[in-house]
Amino acid sequence: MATIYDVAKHAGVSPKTVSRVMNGDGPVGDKTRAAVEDAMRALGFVRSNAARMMRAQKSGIIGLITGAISTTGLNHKQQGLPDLFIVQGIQRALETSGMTVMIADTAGRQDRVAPLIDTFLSHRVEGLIYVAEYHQEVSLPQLPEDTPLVLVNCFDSKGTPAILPDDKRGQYELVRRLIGAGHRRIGYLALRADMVAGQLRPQGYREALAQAGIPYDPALFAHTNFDLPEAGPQLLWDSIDRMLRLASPPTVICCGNDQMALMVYGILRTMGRRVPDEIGVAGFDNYRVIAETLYPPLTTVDLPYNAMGVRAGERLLSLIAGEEAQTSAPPPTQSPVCVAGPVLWRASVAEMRPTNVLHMKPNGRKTDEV
Amino acid sequence: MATIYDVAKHAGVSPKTVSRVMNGDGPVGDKTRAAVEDAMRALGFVRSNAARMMRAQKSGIIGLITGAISTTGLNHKQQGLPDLFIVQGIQRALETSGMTVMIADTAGRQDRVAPLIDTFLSHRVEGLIYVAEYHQEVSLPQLPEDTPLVLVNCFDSKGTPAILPDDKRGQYELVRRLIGAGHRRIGYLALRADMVAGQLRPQGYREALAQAGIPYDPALFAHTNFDLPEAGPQLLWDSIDRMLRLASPPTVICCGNDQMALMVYGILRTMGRRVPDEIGVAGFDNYRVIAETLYPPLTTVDLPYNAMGVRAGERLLSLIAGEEAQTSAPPPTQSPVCVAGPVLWRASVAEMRPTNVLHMKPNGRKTDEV
DNA sequence: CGATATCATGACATCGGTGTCATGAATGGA
DNA sequence: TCCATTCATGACACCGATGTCATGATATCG
Repeated sequence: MATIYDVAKHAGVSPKTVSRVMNGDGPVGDKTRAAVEDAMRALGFVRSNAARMMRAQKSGIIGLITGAISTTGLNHKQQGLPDLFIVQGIQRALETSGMTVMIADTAGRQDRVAPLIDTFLSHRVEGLIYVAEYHQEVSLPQLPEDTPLVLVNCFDSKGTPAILPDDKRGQYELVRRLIGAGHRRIGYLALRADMVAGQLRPQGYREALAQAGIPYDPALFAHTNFDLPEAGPQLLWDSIDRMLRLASPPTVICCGNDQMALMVYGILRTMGRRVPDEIGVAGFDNYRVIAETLYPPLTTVDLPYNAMGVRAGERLLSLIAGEEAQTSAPPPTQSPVCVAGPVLWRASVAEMRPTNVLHMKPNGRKTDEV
Repeated sequence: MATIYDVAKHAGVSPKTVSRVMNGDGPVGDKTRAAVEDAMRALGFVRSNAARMMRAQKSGIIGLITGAISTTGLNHKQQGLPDLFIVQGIQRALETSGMTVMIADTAGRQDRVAPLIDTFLSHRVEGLIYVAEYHQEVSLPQLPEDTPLVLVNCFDSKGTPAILPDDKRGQYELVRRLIGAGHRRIGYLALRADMVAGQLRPQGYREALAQAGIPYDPALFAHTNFDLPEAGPQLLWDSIDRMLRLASPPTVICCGNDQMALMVYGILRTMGRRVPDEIGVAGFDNYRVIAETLYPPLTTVDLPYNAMGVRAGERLLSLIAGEEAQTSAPPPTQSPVCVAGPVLWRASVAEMRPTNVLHMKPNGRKTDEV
């Protein structure tokens, strides 16, 4: 591949002049500039970043780590969904900055993380982003002080900057809408209790009930590990069956996520219940391939992965900029950023009355969208 | 960050000796080695790849491009699913080679491709992989001769090495299984005709019918653009309705992909048909979040994205190796590699008779799995 | 018209590893 | 005991771009 020296010779100038043409610093005569540009085109010259970064001591590269580094040793089934959208969001935020992204996947193995970080450091990445598959706590090895790190969809105990989904608020808003649609008996099938989303989303559910003065009924709530290979559907069937046989059964069932809602559709119909006429179903995540394709389309809450990615990219850029400026104190550990998404009211929940049953505060807050 | 000179000074040796310790070339005395290793640890030394690659004229980086570069100008709904698995596969194939992956997404904009490739070239990537979202034809700008390119999930008209899913064979195998299970009236709801998978999969369907001596009935076949926002479900409903009202309706419906099968489940049940007792449903892709979660679980064909990624990585590595060796002729344009996946028989299709109705050749070929 | 500012350009050193070659010490066989 | 290896190590140049400083040529101003 052609070098700046080749270009210089071809154009009959010094390498430094070629450099000036490329970077637009220092003055260059018009004829000289034209000659250099011709030479670059003729030789198909592309500047070497290695040489450049060596001199400049800046790589223009940021490292992206994906994969499971769960603190709990549990091995969850790979869904492998959000990563992609988060990564797209990150790239979107980074593209104007001229940064290039290096990516590496741990393939679920904790022991890969350290060597992987070393590889990134050897490329002198200016920052690192770690993306988890689902909202969880993680623990990463110590990094050199001058390499900022941002966590996405996860957090650690050291107060590392993190971008998280606002599970509680999302569920709160959705349940509020259900109540607004006239529902009073609202079932909740939660994700596993050892998952962060299996805790926070139910909190949002209970807060919404409480705010509307609806008592929390334990019979309408169950953690259900629906994605076990065999037992999953059976457990879910059982949980639903219990609720439906109550004296006062639910008129709508909230699911811990869209995937669970998908299974619930099938189970309800196999039980002979029509959705949404006889019973409503709501999801969480706005996993679009499911939520938009389900028949009828699923009412759910958007989990704004893309926006989280953008936030993470922006955050990292500002950390890098701050570091560069040698600014004394970086903004004091701005606690985890929670990003909420809008409720998407589709067709899986019936409107029971013309609303206004409750005195709902006109809550006009714009939900976080990018 | 510490340099090799810092380490050398700290250990009281020359930089070259430090280099020898790192790379294990040339002999080094035991005491010297220990001193150097201590110094490296003490200083937290990580070698700079920039300097190294400059001298070696090898970057150890390969570039990965994702996103839509459709030759047709159509703008499809982003599913954003396969990419991730393909990318994981690629990384799996590459990790032992010491290559690092740079990634960039075109975000669906054709005009991003060229500058993006330049960025990669400026990092002196040793090879490029382009990953498409779904099986399609693409057209990429010319690359320098010494930078190999592998296409995944897509192909071009220039004979660039490509790794493709074997849509035809996959569908063929699935339909053969349906026939083996006693089905004779097999409906097929195809993807849009302008998609490659909307052509190849139906071909596999028809070949399987032909091989079993079952006549192809046009009334049992329809292209259906099911993912249009509003009209999609209606079109699909209509297509199904026509088939079910035939004098001899299908006993099983093959869907162009799992997502369509998901919608078909809902429509059939809304029509009051039970799956799989009254009618079977089969998918394609083994999009696991859907296929495993549907109730009952979906019988489908695995589209081995992960394996395709691995193949692509291996292929690229061999191309790079070949280039290095200055080998005269690279293996003569080994035509596109088609990777097939196994049929996954779950619970969405009824076995109608104890099989053996046909004289099926014992086709024991192992399907391609990694 | 002479002095100073500006312009256009080049020479040279530098970033951090590593290939090449040289050097002195230790080892071994004749 | 002497010469030929082998061992252990260092000096030096080089990869390609760019920051610094220097130089000669114009341009501008008093």
